[in-house]
Amino acid sequence: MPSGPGSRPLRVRPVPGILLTSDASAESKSEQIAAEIRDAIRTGQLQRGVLYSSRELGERFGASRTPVREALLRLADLGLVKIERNRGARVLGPDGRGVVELCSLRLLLEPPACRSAAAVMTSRDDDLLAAELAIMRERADAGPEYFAADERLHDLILRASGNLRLAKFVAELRQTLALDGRLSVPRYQPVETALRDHGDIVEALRKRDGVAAERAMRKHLIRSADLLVANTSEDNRGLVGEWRRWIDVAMPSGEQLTF
Amino acid sequence: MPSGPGSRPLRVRPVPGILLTSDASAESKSEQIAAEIRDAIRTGQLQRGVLYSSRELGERFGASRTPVREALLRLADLGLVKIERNRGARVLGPDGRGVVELCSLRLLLEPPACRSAAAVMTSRDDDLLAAELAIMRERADAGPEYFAADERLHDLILRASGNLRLAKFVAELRQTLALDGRLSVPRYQPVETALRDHGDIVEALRKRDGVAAERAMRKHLIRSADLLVANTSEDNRGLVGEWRRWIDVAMPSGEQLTF
DNA sequence: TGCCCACTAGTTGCATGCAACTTGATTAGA
DNA sequence: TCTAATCAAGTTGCATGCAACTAGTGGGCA
Repeated sequence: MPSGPGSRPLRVRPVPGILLTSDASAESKSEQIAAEIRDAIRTGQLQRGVLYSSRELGERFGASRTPVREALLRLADLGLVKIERNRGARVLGPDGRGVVELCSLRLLLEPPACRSAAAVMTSRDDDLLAAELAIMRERADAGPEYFAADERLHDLILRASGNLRLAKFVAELRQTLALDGRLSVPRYQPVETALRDHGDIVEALRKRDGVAAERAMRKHLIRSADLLVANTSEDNRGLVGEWRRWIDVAMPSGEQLTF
Repeated sequence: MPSGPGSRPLRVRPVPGILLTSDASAESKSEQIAAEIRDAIRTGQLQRGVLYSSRELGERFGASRTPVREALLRLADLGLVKIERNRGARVLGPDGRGVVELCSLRLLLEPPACRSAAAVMTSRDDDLLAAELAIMRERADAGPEYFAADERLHDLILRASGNLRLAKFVAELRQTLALDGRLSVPRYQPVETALRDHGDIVEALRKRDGVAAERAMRKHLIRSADLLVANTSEDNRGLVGEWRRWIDVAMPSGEQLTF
C-alpha cells in the first residue's frame, strides 16, 4: 500500500453508535478514538489487564498508530491505561483503591459546588435542571437515556456553580468512575431512591437554598458510593474503612448521616 | 560460525530483574518538552496570546514535530495553551477568572486532605516534612530553592493523605497557578508570614491534630490567594467578589476568618 | 475607486518509515 | 539433561511525508 501515489480512498469507518457531535470533522480523530477506546473498555471489548498494541487498536478503529497513540496518552493521563514502553498499552483494572479515591474527590467537590450554584444560578438553569429531571423520571428503566440525563444533570449543576475547571475535572472523574460503577450501581441502587435524591437536590436549588442543596448532594453521593465501594470485588474490609474515613473528612462537624 | 559478527556492546544483561534507576531516557521526549514549554511560558520566553507552530517549537527545543505535538496536547488539556486547527498553538494569557477557579479548587481540596493526612501519616512523614520546613527556613530569600521546598512540602502532605489522585490533581493546579502566581506572590507576601503558616501546619500535623491542621492550611491558602487575586491585573471588583464567595463556600459554618 | 477571487505561504492532522528496545523461542555448549 | 547466549518477532518513540485546510495578498474586473 505504500505504492499508491494518487489519492487513497479515505477510509471512513461507520462509527458504531455514540453521539455524533455537531460536525464530524470538528472532533479530531484522536479524540474520537479516545472515546471509542473508553467505550470499548466499558463494554468489555477491551479486557482489563491485557496489553494492546497501537497497531492492533488502529486496525480495530480504522486509524493509523498516530491518533491511537495520542488517544492512549490522554487515557493514560486519566489513569485508564498504562503505557509500557516498547510493550504496549495495558488496560488498567478496576482498582478498589482508585474507586475510593474518585468517590472521595467527588464528595469533596460536588456538594460545595452545589452550594455555590444555588448562589449564582439563573432561572434558565432551573429550566434545564427540571428538563433533565423529567427525562430521568420518564426513563426510569435505568437504561442509557436515564444515565445520560443523570450525567447531564450533574454537569449542569457543576457548570452553574461558576467554576468551569471544577466542572471539567468532576466530569472526568465521573467518566472514569462510570467504567467501574455503571455496571454495578443500577443493580443495587433502586431507581426511585436515586430519583428522590435528585429531586431533593433540584428542589433545594430551585429555592436557592444552598445549604440544603449541599446536604442533599452529599447524601446522594454517599449513598451511591457506599454501594459502589461495598460491592467492589476486592478485599472490602480496608476499602470500606478508608471510604468511611473520607466521609468523615468531608462531612461538616455538625451534620449527621441519616438514611 | 555464528560467532557474533555484529555484536553490539549493549547486550550485557546481568540480572533480568534490574530496572534502570532514573535513567535520563526514562522520561519520554514529549514529557521533557512539555516541561520545557511550561518553563518557557513561565519565564516569558513564550509570550501569551501568541501563536506558535510546532515546527518552530521543535527547532527551539531540539525535537521534531511529533513529540512537540504530544506535549502541546497535554498542555492544552491542562489549559495552558489552545490548539487552533491548522493555525498553531496559542499560549493562553493569565486569566483572572482562571486564577480564582484554581485557587478555589485548592481551597476545597487541600484543607480536607490535610485533615486526612493527620489521621494516617507516619513518623516518616514527620521527618520529611520537618526537612522541607528546615530548607524553607534556611533559604528564606524566596529563591527557587525556597519555592521548590514549598512545593515538595505541600505535595508530601497531599500524598500522606492517602489519596494519590487528589495529590496528582492538586500538583497540576499548583503548576498552572505558578505560571501566574509565582511572579507576583513573593513580592507581596512576606516570607516570614508564609514560614509561620507552614510551621503551624506542620506542627499541627506532628501533633496529629487534624482539625487544627485543616484550619491552618485553609488560613494559609486564603492568605496566599487573597494577594494573588487582588493583584491580578484585570478588573478586580468582580474577581475579588467571586473569590470571597468561594471562601464562603469552602469555609465551615463555625469557623471565623482571623488574620 | 472598490470588490472578488485565485494564489501562495504556512500550518495542522494523519500515515508511514526507521532505529532502539523487550521478550520469548531456539540453538549451541557443558 | 540443563544452562546460557543468540535470534526473530513485535512494539514503541520519534522523524518525516503528504493532503487538506486557513489566512493574507495581489491582480483582475466592474
